[in-house]
Amino acid sequence: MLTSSVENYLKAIYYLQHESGWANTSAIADHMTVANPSVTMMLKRMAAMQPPLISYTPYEGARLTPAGEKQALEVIRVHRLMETFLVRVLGYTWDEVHADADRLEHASSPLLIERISALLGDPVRDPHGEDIPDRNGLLPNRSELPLTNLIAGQSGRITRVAADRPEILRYLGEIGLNLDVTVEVLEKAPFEGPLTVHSSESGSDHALGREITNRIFIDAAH
Amino acid sequence: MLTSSVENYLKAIYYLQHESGWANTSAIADHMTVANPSVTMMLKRMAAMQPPLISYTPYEGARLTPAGEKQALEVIRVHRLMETFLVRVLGYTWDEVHADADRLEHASSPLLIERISALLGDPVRDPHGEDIPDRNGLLPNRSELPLTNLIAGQSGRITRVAADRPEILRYLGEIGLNLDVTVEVLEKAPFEGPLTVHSSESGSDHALGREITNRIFIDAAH
DNA sequence: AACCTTAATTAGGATATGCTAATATTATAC
DNA sequence: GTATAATATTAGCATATCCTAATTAAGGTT
Ligand SMILES: [Mn+2]
Ligand SMILES: [Mn+2]
Ligand SMILES: [Mn+2]
Ligand SMILES: [Mn+2]
Repeated sequence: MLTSSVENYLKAIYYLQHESGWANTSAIADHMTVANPSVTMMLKRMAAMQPPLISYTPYEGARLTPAGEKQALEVIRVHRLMETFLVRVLGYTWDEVHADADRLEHASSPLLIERISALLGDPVRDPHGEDIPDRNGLLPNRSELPLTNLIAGQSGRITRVAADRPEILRYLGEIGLNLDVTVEVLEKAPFEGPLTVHSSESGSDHALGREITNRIFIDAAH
Repeated sequence: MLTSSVENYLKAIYYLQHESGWANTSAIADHMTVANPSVTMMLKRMAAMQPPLISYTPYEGARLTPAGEKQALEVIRVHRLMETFLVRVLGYTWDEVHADADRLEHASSPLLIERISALLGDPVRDPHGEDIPDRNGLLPNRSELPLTNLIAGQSGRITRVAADRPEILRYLGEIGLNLDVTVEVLEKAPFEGPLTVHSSESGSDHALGREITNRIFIDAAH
């Protein structure tokens, strides 16, 4: 069985790889709040495991092997199931779930995972709209685009919020930008300026910087 | 925060201390399936912590300090809440809960604990009839006696089953010896022989060795 | 009192994971 | 194309936890 630490590295590498195709040392170190040499060491170990979880090229970075990707998706599945459980069964808000899910994801047996999934009706999205890999690690394809890409006058349904900082999630919730809410872009300031959006849920308008609108995703099937 | 390992030692020491007043090195080693020198090392560390979790006398053993007992009761509280959750919410049987609870007990935040407890209605007993310490680590007093102590003709309600091996729990469940079931002692063989008992639940009779009847507890308020 | 048995500790190592400081490599900038 | 900045690796160390083998202490026996 993999240690918690290895599982956390797998997740970090998975995310980085899906952003930019590669996971380099400093990006992993950043993501995990760990020093660079710790990452180098761990990458070597993970590449030396039987079977290897990553392929590692010094000075370039790491990529998941099929075995590594399978394990990563399993951890991500458990993480997202746990988040969903915490919100739906224990009444957490979407900004409260991350730290607890990050520990629970390493403490689950196959039985626990199955039972949690069944209890929730085999959910396909977590509280942030992230896809939950199925038992076999499969993810659905979906079409969405960042809120930033809408032009003034366009509207759409929020399908996912990729903001990692809890404060941002709490703020968005407070102003009525939750999953499945329809938003309309009223104004889009030039020079990478803020977007003014209207929430159908709260009925109020808010100006949001692109740091945030880049992380709010809208159903592309307009 | 304490490591999982330290939390497991705390539990082991708590149980041994409540059986015999002391927790000596080999007993702890046995209980934890760990070698003796590992225990000696850990006891030294736990006694050196700030505040100390145990008092440790070389060649004699360990005892929990008040701080250590508080922490131990907290871990036990979480363990038993998790067991209760696994049975009541996820449909585990009482013989399936232990290993999972043993991992989950180390992965819980104060919020998680409160929410789980609230979801279950602040339960006071776990699926084996063990008392769940309350938020402040307080345990109720209760009066019970081992099934072994009943004489032929006497009957009583099962309040607790302290069998640790899952196979025993599964067996007892199968023959209808569950919590709150009323049992009658039909026969008690001499020379530490078996007890023949009748279960009101299954309506059937069974001969049980004293290894087992010593671990089944009966409400003493006959 | 010397002896033996059992239990516990000490010695010496191993593994997993992290850190800082020093060094090497790669990429960028003139 | 060399100098510089940025990244990454190596070296050297630390902590937590476990192990086996060797030694020591405690307690009971003759
Ligand atoms: Mn994690
Ligand atoms: Mn999520
Ligand atoms: Mn445990
Ligand atoms: Mn129990």
